[in-house]
Amino acid sequence: MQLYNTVTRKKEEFVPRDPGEVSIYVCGPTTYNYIHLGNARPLVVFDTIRRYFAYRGYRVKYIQNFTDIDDKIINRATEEGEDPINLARKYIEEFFIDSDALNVMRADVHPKVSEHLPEIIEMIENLISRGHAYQVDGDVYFDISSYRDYGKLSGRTLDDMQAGARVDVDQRKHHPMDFALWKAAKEGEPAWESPWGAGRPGWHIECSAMSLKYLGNNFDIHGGGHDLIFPHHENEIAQTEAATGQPFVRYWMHNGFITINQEKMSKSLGNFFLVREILAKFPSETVRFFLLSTHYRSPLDFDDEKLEAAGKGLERVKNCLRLIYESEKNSFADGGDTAGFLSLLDLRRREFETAMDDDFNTALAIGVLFELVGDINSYLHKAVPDSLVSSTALAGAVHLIKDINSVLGLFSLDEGGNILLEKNRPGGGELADGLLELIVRMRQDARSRKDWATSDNIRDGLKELGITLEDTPQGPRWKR
RNA sequence: GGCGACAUAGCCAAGUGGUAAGGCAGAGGACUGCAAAUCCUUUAUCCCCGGUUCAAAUCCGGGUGUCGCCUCCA
Repeated sequence: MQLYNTVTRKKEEFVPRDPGEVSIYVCGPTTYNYIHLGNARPLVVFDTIRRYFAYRGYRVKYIQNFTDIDDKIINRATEEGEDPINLARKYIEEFFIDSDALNVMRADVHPKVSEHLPEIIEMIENLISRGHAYQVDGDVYFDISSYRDYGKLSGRTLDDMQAGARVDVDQRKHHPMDFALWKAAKEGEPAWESPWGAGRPGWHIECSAMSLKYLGNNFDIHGGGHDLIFPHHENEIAQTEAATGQPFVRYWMHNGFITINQEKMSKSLGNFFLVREILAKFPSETVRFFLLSTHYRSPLDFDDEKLEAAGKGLERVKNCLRLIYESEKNSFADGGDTAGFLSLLDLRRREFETAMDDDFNTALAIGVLFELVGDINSYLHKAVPDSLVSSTALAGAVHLIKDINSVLGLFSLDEGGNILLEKNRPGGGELADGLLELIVRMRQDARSRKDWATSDNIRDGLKELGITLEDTPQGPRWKR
């Protein structure tokens, strides 16, 4: 497997720290609001990466943190007159509602900053004792000049950064780019006791402390959004390698940004979309499909038309599955060109793996999925009328689609492990289904009388209720 | 000002040296009572200029444009 490493700016062969195992840490959200589309991309992207490692037979250890102590949370809590930790807890619950909807698997551990103060404080003490950090009043800063490789991730030098400094420099710092490891508490803020007085951790130290705790030194993959490269991940590297004297992470991966109507998503532009707002308008599998239809490192522009187009594309995949399920009833142990079809399935599987092996090229992988759909459809197109559908062929097709789905995570499965096609669609239930069957039968009567007015009327009426009726040589079929 | 990314058909999007995957939309045909679904066929020389090469969307130089980071941000 090849993956693009932000540090080297090249694709590299993936070699895990421990054979057969992958350790992944992905920066999670600051929980002061419902998650937005920009949060959803890394969620879905790294979930897919994790799933592919599992598909490849790796044991995966996946950690995603919550930043539940932060200025933004404190500000928000102050506005709402609520306790910051409670506010954060609430949005952590909301986070899971959205991420579950997007079919994102839970991490093995979701560590919170508020529950890792001892680890954080210990790490800061370690940095101070090694001469990499210094205390000023109640604050502790990392001494950037003490770490020679500073800038290796983002590809900048200290000189570059000083030249471009746009922030007022705190005169107490040794170097303008020194960053806070510990912040002295201000009046009314949540605070924890520390050797430097009451305060709270700086933003970057949490990820270092928590990733080391759960994954150890030199773990495999650290991921996050492109914007975290600098300063967040740069600082993580500096403080961690300064503290441990060992390499921190083997591969750094960063997903590209989402834009809305070609503009950066931002509150001031009023184009800030929450995941649940989008899920109110589009099925979650469409959203996930859309997020994976572009390579994870490329920018991705969002608008309603693009999501609608994605939804129509996905419908093609679902139709194919419907055709398979429908044909299973009339399949035979063998028939037609089963061998030829099975070798085609093998080819598609190899293509899928090749695509994913190449830096998780989900866009290409989805292309392969569509090729597969075309293969299956055209097989059925020929085999169904001649009653030559092979159950072996169908089983192989379903197996492959399920395997691909286990990686892309587009469709949920029911209790029996079958792909759910009607998820999120209202109007199920025994009574409704029974009525529908009745109506369809009555329409068939009308059709046999060539009463086209009645039959078309029924079809149009059902369409308005969100039920599509299709007449086939094998009889009518309906779908929600 | 510093650092970096990208520019492929109407739209979305793969493709890093050998004459452009796939999806949406469109066109023609098959099937259908009509549709739908499905099948078959069809729609691009890859921002511009110059260079390297037998050969470039793919490498190099220049230009234009778009975007991101440098401050909280996925």
